[in-house]
Amino acid sequence: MSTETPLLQQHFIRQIVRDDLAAGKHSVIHTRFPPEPNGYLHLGHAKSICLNFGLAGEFAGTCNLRFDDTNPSKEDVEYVEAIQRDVKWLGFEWAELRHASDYFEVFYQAALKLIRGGLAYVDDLSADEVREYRGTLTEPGRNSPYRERTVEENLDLFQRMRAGEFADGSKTLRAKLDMASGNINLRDPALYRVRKVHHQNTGDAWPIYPMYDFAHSLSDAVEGITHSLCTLEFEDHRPLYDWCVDKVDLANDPALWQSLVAAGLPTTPSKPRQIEFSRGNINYTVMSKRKLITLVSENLVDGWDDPRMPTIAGMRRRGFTPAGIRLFWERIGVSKQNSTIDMGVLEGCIREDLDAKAPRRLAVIDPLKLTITNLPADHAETLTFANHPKDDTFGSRSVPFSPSLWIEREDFAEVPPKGFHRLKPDGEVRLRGVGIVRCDELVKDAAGEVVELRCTLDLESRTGMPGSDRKVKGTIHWVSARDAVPAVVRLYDRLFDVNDPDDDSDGKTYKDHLNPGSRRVVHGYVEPAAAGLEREDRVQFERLGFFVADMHDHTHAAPVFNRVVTLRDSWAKQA
RNA sequence: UGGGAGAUCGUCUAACGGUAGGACAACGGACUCUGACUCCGUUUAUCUAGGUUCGAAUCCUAGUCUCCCAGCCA
Repeated sequence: MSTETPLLQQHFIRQIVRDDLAAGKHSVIHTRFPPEPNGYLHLGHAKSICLNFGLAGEFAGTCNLRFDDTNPSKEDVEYVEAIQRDVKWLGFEWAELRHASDYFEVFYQAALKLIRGGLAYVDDLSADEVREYRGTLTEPGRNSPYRERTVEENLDLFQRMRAGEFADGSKTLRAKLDMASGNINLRDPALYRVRKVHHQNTGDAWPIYPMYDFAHSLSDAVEGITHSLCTLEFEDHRPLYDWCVDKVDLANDPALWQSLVAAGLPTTPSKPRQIEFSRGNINYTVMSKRKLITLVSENLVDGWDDPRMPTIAGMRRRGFTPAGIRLFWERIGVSKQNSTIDMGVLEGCIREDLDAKAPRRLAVIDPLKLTITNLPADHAETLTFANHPKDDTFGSRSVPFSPSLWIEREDFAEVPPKGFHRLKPDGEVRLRGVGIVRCDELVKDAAGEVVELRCTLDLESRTGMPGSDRKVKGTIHWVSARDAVPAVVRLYDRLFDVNDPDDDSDGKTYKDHLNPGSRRVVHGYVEPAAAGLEREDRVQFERLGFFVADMHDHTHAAPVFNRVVTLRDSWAKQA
């Protein structure tokens, strides 16, 4: 199956890695996945996870999981736990689990080195003043009046920042670059800020915290990362990334990371190369952390793992498979072009994986009674069904059969449309694994609605009999009313009713475009073998779609299923 | 009007001066005790205008459009 060995896209990052290895630039590659623990992981993160861990695995390198926890005011342990769970679930193992905060002492020493080299200075400007001095996109900035402080003064001030002598926001450490640069990131970017906040990993040990550019680049170098993969918006930061790595030069200055050696952390600093790729946007959903958090906190969805959410946790509860998600990102590829991927591609990958891996079961989600009149009412039989139509290793199961059945309401039409292959008055259809029935009689209620079909079963056409090869146009599924187990079935659809919920140019926001029909809960019946499934087991309910036993709510006595995705339906399409 | 990046079938993506290819979707057909799966076939693309060249998606020139950057966020 292509699910096992997806066709590998020869994308540009894979080529760079291959070339670097071939040229002997590296003997092994090291990558990392560096999430900030301030939210749950989503499908977009999965792209980065698949890329970083995937490349490392493919080329026999290693990949670290690193929490980019340099801003304690936004981060939370709930997230660090969820992130680890999600990465593992996706099928990846990190070589080492690190935190940027593990390197705080290294960063501090590195900052002192920059100060000594006249490459950084302590600035007293307020945030507002810094903004003013920075200039605009089209006008250069101006030098801070504190820019020419002496090395001694800067050293003293920065050490006192570290000692906690100054209030939040009163001072920053800035790189001394070029206030006139066309690249605004190079207009003396902040390296450290004062923030007397408790940190989830380091407690109250630090009153100052490093900024992203400084911490991220040095973290990569400390960990010996060879290829630092990130998204397009960091392209402008690359000169700063390289500046930090080069000026600090960890590889030639072991004293800077002595603290790590002492702590027993293996350290071989590298000169990492940052490579940017485009994010993968998906239509009919939102992927920004802010919007996802809002959906959760305002109870617009049922938590982070709501099956409609594009979070890893949500997709897991929905019943999506790790292999399907990995296949999806491999199929999409990696480039630098902005793009929006059709949700249908993801669904197709999930179907492809599940078609091969999900055993089949019978279930009816919109029940209509069908009675077989030419069998005794107390007739009871046990039929044997294959669990998979083309893979014998799935084995078989027993399915109870009786003359009193539930069939799908949409498999009967009193006035059939053209091309209808299912049951109609005086028409014939095959009951899956049973034989051919003819609809003799309709029973209607007072409102005129059909409530029961009375049919005769052609005994010659029973499955296994020579007459079973008689051709009828349609085959429908059923469950024995006497034996079936009532089940709650949740039918999910896209969370938003517009292609691009992020587009608010019409004055409406994503919240105005929530799809009211995105979750329907129905009560149906499943065969006993489906009720007996374990939580998170996935099956195909024949002719309906793929379903998963809900990881929280499902029990054998009261089964609860989530619809993962429907089957492709070329009939529904034309109808 | 500063700096950075990107424009190729409907969508995603390949090409590295030499036949614009693949995947997905769509459409048509075969098969079918799942209108699924599978199989076969078909349609559709180089942002524009010039130039270099025997030959240009690729190189050059000039435009056009899109995205990112003015956090003490990442």
